[in-house]
Amino acid sequence: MTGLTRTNSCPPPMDDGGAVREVLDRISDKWSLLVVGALREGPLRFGALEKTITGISQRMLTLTLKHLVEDGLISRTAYAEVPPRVEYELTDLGKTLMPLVIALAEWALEHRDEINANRRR
Amino acid sequence: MTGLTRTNSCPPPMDDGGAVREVLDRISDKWSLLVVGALREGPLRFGALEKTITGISQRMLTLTLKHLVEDGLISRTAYAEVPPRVEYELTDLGKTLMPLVIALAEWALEHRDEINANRRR
DNA sequence: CAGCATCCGGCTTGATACTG
DNA sequence: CAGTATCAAGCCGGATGCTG
Repeated sequence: MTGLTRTNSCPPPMDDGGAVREVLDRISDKWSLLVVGALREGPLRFGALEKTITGISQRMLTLTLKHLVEDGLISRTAYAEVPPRVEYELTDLGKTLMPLVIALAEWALEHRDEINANRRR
Repeated sequence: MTGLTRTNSCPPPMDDGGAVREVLDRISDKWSLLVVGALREGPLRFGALEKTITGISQRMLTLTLKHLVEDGLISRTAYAEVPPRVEYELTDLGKTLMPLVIALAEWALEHRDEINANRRR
């Protein structure tokens, strides 16, 4: 916890048990990255997210959204209209994560055949 | 599940329920990325990994290692010695993932204060 | 040292019902 | 439409103990 075993060298990319873990735990759950990725092109409504992220339950979407809003990665805007409308959008902080999500997605696409082939054995 | 509810719009870089999900599910579990990151500087023994990745249980390390080997991200080499020695090492495929892990770690370090501040409210 | 077997608590999920 | 509340079920991960 006090963590950050001072690795003397120049800023090491990744110290095992410290700050990285702290944040990584938060974004590497099953849905967070998917939600962030879904918002890459702009704000989306609750229902739209539900349709975009195939397989997520209403409950998990609600919870994940809440966590991401708490972390400040996305913002929630409720419009006081007759059919209630709520939009979720990436914050500036959230946007800084986008390149990584994209990169991850591209990596996934690029190597999934290889991975699947490996798994098949 | 039948999934892929034809989103009328044009094919986005990251299709929600498809290949990305498939791979993302595999690497976005609690430990995989940590294990990959731990191997960034070269092969490590089981025990070394256990010490490096603070907090991981033996069971989860075993399982995670097994999965990563199956996926072909790391290789396992057992030396037939008196005290058994087993080393794990990134494969070429695994190495392609490293830059992303590094980037993720750097992002985490860079933004964790902000995230923690947000959460505090 | 490496890693498998077992028990168990918590999170994830799906379904359902209800509110603003 | 956009959630919240609740319950039952399943899977995952954690701790402990045992084996090759």
